[in-house]
Formats: sequence, C-alpha cells, structure tokens
Amino acid sequence: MKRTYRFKRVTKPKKSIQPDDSIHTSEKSITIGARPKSQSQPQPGILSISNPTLSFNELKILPPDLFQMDALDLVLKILPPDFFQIDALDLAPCLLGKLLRRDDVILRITEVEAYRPNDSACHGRFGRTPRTAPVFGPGGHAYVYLCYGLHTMLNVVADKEEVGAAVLVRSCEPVCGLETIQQRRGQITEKPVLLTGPGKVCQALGISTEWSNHRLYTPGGLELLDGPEPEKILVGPRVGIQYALPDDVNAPWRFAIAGSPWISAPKKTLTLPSSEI
DNA sequence: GAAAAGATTAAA
DNA sequence: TTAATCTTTTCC
Repeated sequence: MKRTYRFKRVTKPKKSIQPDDSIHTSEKSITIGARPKSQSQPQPGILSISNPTLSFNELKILPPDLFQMDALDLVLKILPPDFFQIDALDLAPCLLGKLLRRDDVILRITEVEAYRPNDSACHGRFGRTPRTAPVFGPGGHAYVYLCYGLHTMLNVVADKEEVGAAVLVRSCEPVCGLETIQQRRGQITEKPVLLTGPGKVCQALGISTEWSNHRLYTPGGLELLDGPEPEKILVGPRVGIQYALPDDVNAPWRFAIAGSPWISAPKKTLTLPSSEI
C-alpha cells in the first residue's frame, strides 16, 4: 500500500503560487518557491509543507507539475476498504467532497445517489448477473455499466459482500487536470456543464465498463481519496427511475453539496433536510 | 430468438 | 423535444 503522510503549511504562501515556481520535495516536506539551499528556514513568500494536512484550497492552487510527481502521494490519502463497508444510504453523503483520481485528473464528488437492497430502482434487483456481479461484491469496488447504450456510469459499491448496494456518482467539480478533462469531454469550458451528469464524470475520467469491479482502495488506476467535508448537504429524490415503485421513486436518496454549482439537473428537487430548516 | 427499455447527453 | 445507440433482461 501507498504510504500516507499528513502535511501542514508552516509558512504563508505569496498571494498565489505561480506555475513556474520551483518545487523541492523530501521525505517529510514539500517546498514550493525559490529557496536558497544555504537557508535552513523557509523565507517569507515560500510555501513549505510539513506535517500534517494540506487543505483543499491549497491543493487547488498547487502548480500542475506537482501532480505528476511522486510527491503527490505525500498529501493525498487513499480511503481504506472499511470506509465503504456500510449501508449505501450512509456511504452516499460521506462520498461528497471525496476525490476521484485517475492519472493527472482529480475530481471532487459533488452529487451522488444511493441504491440499496429491496430497492426497485437498484440494478441488484434481478440478483447477481454478469453485469451486476460487482454490486454484490465487497464495498470499495467500482461498478461501471453502460446506460442507453451510450454513456458509462460510475458507482461505488457499498456495504458488505452479498448485500448488493452501490452509490452512483452523478456530478463532480474539477480539482486537477482541467486540460485532460476538457480533452476527454471534447468541450473547452470551465463551467458546470463540463462535469454535471454521471456520463460526463466517466468520460472525464476515461472510464469504460472494463473498469467495473476495479478496487478503488488500491494505488494505481482509479482511486478514491480523502477530501474536504462539505458544510451542508442537500437531499432529494433520485433522477431517472420512473420505472420503480412509488416509494422508491420518492425516497430522498440523492445527495449534493449545498451551494455548489457543480450539480446536475434537476436542481429544484434538492433541499436542505427538514431537520436543518 | 426477438423485443423492450434504460440511474443520459447534446443539439434542435 | 428528440435522436443516438447497445447491453441486459424478459417474454414467447
């Protein structure tokens, strides 16, 4: 398994980190900006990272070069298998804010839907079939399928083996690798239209159905990483399941980060839970 | 073996 | 609003 470190910013960066700033990495720190070798302490205007935690905002302003380096392993943490082995209804909101990484692309999950056992909208409702077998595997695997013969959908398998539950990733916000995302999407834009919709997320990650059953908790390929927790969460009924039983159609099992523009249509059906109003 | 439908998207 | 597109499941 990949080693994980916790990092902390020990000096304030300049107003913004420039892409051509030099980067120094070592076992215990990442330093960005010109820093004379003779000086043991970071100078003002230099970002130096050493134990513990790099914040999400800091992550976003790091220069692209850093993300092609092994140093990235020092600041991003892969979530362990245990994280996924819970009810899909509990896992779904927990996935908001988490990061999906494949090669130089990192996406922050902004919208999800839970699919569960005894749920007439869940692909597991027909039992274990060649396509849905991963859904019945242990939590933490990917379940990827083709929808309408055109679009691939990425699910995170939830709960214990044999349960048959998963969480659909419906929308994301770009964190790293914008150019690669735009290239794969065939659309040069930074607006939400780039990543709001489950088919778009898969396209941006370059994921096909061959990725179904891939382990998200092992380094390499497609990974699910820890990320900043959202402040408030919106809930609402799931999208595009009119064929299901009324109780399941109405179940509020769709979740999204409140205030985020990176949410797919329809948005009006999402609200703060009654307990927070 | 045939037919219907689908956890969608982009364009008109 | 609709076409595009194809795998899975179900029905005969």
